[in-house]
Amino acid sequence: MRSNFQKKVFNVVKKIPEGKVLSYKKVAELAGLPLSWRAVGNILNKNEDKRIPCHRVVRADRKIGGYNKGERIKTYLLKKEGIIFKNGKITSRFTK
DNA sequence: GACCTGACTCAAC
DNA sequence: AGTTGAGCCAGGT
Repeated sequence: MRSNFQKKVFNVVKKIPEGKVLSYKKVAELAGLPLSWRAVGNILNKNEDKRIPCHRVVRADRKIGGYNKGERIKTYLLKKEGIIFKNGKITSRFTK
């Protein structure tokens, strides 16, 4: 279901540049619904959006979070973009 | 209404 | 000090 909320979230995530990583909460804020960050996790994790770098969205505590295709792929893609992972935790500058 | 996911807080090791 | 788990809350599908 493409709700207005999803549309906003997708739009924000699509704008995330390579090597940049945001938290689900931050995405919700940029989408204009700072209180709906929980929903952001649901949408990004369940929907496989090829054009949506949902792998660049991680948890605010710097952990991977979830991924439709697998957490391993998510970590791999992020590392390729310059994001360093340590024990499943991100060690890079990202807008919390 | 149920289930799922993430953020925040606190406690314990 | 750093890591981990559990519980609580909010919203969407």
